[in-house]
Amino acid sequence: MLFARTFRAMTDRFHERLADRDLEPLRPAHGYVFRYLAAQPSATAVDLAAHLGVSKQAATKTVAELVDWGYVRRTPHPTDRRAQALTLTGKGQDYLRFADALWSELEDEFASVVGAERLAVLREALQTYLAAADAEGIRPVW
Amino acid sequence: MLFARTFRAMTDRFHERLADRDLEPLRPAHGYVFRYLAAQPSATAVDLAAHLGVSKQAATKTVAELVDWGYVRRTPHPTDRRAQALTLTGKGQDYLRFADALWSELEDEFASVVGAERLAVLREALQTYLAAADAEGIRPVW
DNA sequence: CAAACTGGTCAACCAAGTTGTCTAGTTGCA
DNA sequence: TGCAACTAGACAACTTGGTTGACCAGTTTG
Repeated sequence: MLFARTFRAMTDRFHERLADRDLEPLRPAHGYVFRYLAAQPSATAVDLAAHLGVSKQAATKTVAELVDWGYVRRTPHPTDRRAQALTLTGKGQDYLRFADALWSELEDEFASVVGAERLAVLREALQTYLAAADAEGIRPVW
Repeated sequence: MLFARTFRAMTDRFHERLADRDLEPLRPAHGYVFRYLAAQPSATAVDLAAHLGVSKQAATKTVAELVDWGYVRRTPHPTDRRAQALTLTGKGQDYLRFADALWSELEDEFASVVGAERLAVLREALQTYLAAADAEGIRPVW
């Protein structure tokens, strides 16, 4: 399985470099949380759970961790007094920017090994496949 | 992350189709066990653990499951009386053949969506990248 | 305005891994 | 050749990242 090995090789490198620079033990799954919270203002723990495809309890646990580490802040929800709106702190936003930079670094390295044209073909092929797969009603990823 | 999503989409489909036909709850990790045992006659649990990159206890546990389900057989090791040689039963071999057929089915579908030429380029690009990554001493996958 | 529903928390549990300890068999070397 | 060091595998206790179930307080709806 070439995809598996490539994916694995890239994420391994990503976390390797992350570990060089970073402090808290951020795990792969956290990336999706960050991205979601950045995109969805005043998201709740339940929203996040639905997005990640896990139980609300699991999502809450992850959020608690990120709050402890200072990446996420809980604020009163604007319209629902039961709920808490989750937002990234400055530290959280910094991390996200850093992660994005790291990914594009890895992508550049990929391009320099296989060539920019091949990368373009590859990107297009994967997008085509995913579009087709989604259209067939295969469940979405994350 | 296109790789991640593609990888996920394909393995999801794989296990979906597997579930249609299959009986025991074979999980993704089991595939690697089967392939290794088929390739390495009289492998031991410790060998398997090293191959998978997990502790020997974890490997032993997985093997016990596969033995219970009738995919793997434990026989006395030819040269070491402490050890047990692990081999696939007929059922195990059947499963491996079936899984291979399923993968090439998925690959054919991939090719029919993105085109055979693009698939060829893609395959080559990934292999190039992985070769480069390995050469740099990044740890091997599984 | 009461019934049904929903966000969040607490608690018990589970699956898949970990480390540590032990026994029995194997190997290397003085 | 015999003993010390090593190793395959079993057993047990623990960790991690998830699960389901019960519950309370606040929200929505007929």
